Amino acid sequence: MTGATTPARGRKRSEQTRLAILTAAYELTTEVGYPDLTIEGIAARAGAGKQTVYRWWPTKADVLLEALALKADLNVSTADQGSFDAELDAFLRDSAALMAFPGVVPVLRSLMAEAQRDADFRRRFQDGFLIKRRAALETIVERAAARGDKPAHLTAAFAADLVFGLIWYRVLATERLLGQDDITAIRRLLNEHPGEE
Amino acid sequence: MTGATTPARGRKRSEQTRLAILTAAYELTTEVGYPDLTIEGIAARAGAGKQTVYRWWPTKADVLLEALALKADLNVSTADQGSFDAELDAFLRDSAALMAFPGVVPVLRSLMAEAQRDADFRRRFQDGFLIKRRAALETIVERAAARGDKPAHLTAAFAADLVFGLIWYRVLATERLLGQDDITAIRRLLNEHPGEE
DNA sequence: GCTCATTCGAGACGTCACGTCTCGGAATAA
DNA sequence: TTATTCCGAGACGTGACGTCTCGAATGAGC
Repeated sequence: MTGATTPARGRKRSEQTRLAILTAAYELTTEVGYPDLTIEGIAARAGAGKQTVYRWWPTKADVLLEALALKADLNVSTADQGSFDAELDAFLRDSAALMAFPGVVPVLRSLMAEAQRDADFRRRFQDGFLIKRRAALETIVERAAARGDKPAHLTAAFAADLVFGLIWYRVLATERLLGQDDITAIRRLLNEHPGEE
Repeated sequence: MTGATTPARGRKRSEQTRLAILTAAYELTTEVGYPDLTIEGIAARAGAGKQTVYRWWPTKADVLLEALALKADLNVSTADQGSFDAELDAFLRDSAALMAFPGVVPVLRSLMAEAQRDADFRRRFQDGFLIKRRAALETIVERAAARGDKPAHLTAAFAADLVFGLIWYRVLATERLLGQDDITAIRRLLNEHPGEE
């Protein structure tokens, strides 16, 4: 229950090697694709030993999950902007911007795919990525509810399922990414009867 | 360009073996999980040779895709029921019923995961499954549009993205499947301002 | 400065499924 | 009958897996 579990003896973990491994994994994924990404390949490219990778990450997907946080800006805007619509718009723009980062879409696809195969990684992916994004959007919806600025019958959980569902379905099952017209359509749908234009 | 490409000589393909392979693949997936599903294992369980499997299916995912069509009812209702809401309701109920088939959810997850890793299979999965479901829902929306029974600004493509996005996101990223309350919420959202109750 | 725990790069090791290939036999149309 | 195709069975080389071992480097406690 104490914060300091280990007195910390011996040689310390090399931050330089850690970054080299994460960078190697991210770059290799874009070059050869996730299926041909191997722990051995990551270690070789990073100039590290296999055991060094296995010591800190259980699977190649975990390496990539951490690399994603390093290579792309995962922050999402949740600042109070006065209206539900404005905050929703900012959230959707942030999400679209994330997808525009080079290499992010293939990595996200690979991580979601791996989460279907490995139940343990699934939980880590949930905790380390999915629920953080969900929390941001749910914050926005709940603030709108407190403000009286939200459609009736729209729960935060359902709104999150809808928005993330659309984003992920586009990534996983189509070639079309989130565009300005999609953002417009979502805002129109989720706001109380928009009254046309 | 002709329909009959081959004069058909020699021994004919064994339908019995085909069914044994599909059944073995489906059952093995529920027993050991997709990652531990192997072509060798499928052939062994089916009492077939490896080459027999490789001759007819390029990957284990293709075997499973065909097995799904054999083991579950993939039909969706698109019959004209007079109103958009009634047809949407029927569609959603059919979709929920499909997920309730034993073993279907794990198989769907595996297929979508494989589609992220293998671009060729991705296309076959699109053509053999995804676009058929999309077409059914788009038919419903377009009929509603012709009927004047559809919310303005709601295109068939966007409606399909929303509905399938929700369904797939639930399957892939959460543990919650589509329930009656979800069906109600979608109907309320997609119909022209429901006017509360 | 000495000790000892820990991480480091490097690579050997047995295991397992991959996808290809070969074999002899069975089925079927010409 | 003959040519062709599919069948079950399994051998084969390949490559990544995850574990293990090694000697060197590092760094905190004494």
